[in-house]
Amino acid sequence: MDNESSYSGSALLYEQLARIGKVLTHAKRIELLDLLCQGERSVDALAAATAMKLTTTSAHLQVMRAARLVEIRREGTRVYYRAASEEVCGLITSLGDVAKARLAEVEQILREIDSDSMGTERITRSELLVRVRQGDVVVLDVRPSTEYYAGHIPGAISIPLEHLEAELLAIDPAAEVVAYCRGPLCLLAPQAVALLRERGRSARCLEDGMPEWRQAGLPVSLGDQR
Amino acid sequence: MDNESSYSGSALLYEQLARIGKVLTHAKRIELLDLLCQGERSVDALAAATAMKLTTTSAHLQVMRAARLVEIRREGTRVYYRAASEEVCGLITSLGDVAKARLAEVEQILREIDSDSMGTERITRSELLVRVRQGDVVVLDVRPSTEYYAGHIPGAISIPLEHLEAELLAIDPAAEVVAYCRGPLCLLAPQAVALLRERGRSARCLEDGMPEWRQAGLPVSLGDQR
DNA sequence: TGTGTTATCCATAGATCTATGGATAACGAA
DNA sequence: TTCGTTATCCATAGATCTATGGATAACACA
Repeated sequence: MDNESSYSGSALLYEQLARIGKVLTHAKRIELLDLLCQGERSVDALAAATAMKLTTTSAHLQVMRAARLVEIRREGTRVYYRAASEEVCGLITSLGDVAKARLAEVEQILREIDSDSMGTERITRSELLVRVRQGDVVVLDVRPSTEYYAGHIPGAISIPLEHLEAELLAIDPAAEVVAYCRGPLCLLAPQAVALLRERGRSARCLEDGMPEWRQAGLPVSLGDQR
Repeated sequence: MDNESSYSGSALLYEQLARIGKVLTHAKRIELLDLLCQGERSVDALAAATAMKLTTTSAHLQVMRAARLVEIRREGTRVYYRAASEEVCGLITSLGDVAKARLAEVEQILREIDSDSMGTERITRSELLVRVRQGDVVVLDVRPSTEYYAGHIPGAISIPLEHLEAELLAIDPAAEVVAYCRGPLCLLAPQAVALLRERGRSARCLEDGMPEWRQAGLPVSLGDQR
């Protein structure tokens, strides 16, 4: 059949791709990567965040490191892991895209929890930029504050979802709120929007989340500077 | 540690993503997917192209179908497989991007075979569009002809790499040749360019290949129509 | 109703992962 | 030096994949 053989040397190439694919075999590893796309974390913190034993977490991280998907930084007795590149986060995004397009179950799962914030479109990144310039929106980062510090949308305020109810008064009741979180598979922002609407606020989710914002080449603020 | 628990329901989500990841565990499966992103093929043809036994190939295809990454079309006693969506091809592309960014070995492998066509940048898709309008380039599809029929760049001529030497005279010696193939990991176009240059022709590769062209939303011609 | 094609189904030996407890290593602080 | 901390290393039982031969199913065509 035509020429397939001259494609030969590529067996090696596909082998390399598979090496990366093997990392994505395991739900917890994907979760770790997703988390690491939000900023660096210690092994300890990752274990807590994913509800795994320390040794197991460490083992998974070793695998990811061997495949060069993550890198580390040592600080005293601590080791901080981070995603090795933008492309890695892009890969997770792609994976999510396929899942959303192909697995009815995903749609289903997302819809179930997302139902309260449904009925309104998410706001696009470019529209948000315009609205921010006009100054008539409050941009709300509802991720854990460590993730906010590791990088957030310029001008956004940080109120982790769990504190949102208590700090509701800090948000101008007249302004529309645009909430964002980790990405299209993360439910923090939709939950925040649901809560806000219950309290009579006008609120919407941003399309996608922080990694996608970064990948779009838009500006990112660090630390507690707005 | 801050709020991680409210992220709960997502365990299910990551499970779904992992389901897709499991397909990418195996070099041959990635090769199959890559092939299917060029157009549909029968089990038989896929087995031949990837040098696997029919039963093994079929088994792999079942796995990919279960994960909804590929779909089938029956025709008599034949079954034709195809990629289930654009996103699937995008996922393979992402995987390649990560590999290129992170695995030195990949760079190495690519460089080894690519060396002859190095030293010249690849031409971008937008530049090619301009040049085609000007009419001073020959666009050359060097993939197997079945893949050309399944979709090619408008105006491109089809000369599978293996026939290139014999049909060299069919190409205007005055024009610059832009060759393309399956994508950045495919070596057909670089090899074609190397051959052309050896014969004193002016030739370059297109950036990426057919799937990326399609993903960029550019027009695609079918069958033998130019 | 036979026969040849093209695929899938099935069972299974072998090869590969995964989670985990316990030991070890590298530090920082007393 | 001696403890706590934070991680990695190691060995291993259990759980999961993978490749393949042989049987079976669905068709096309005499």
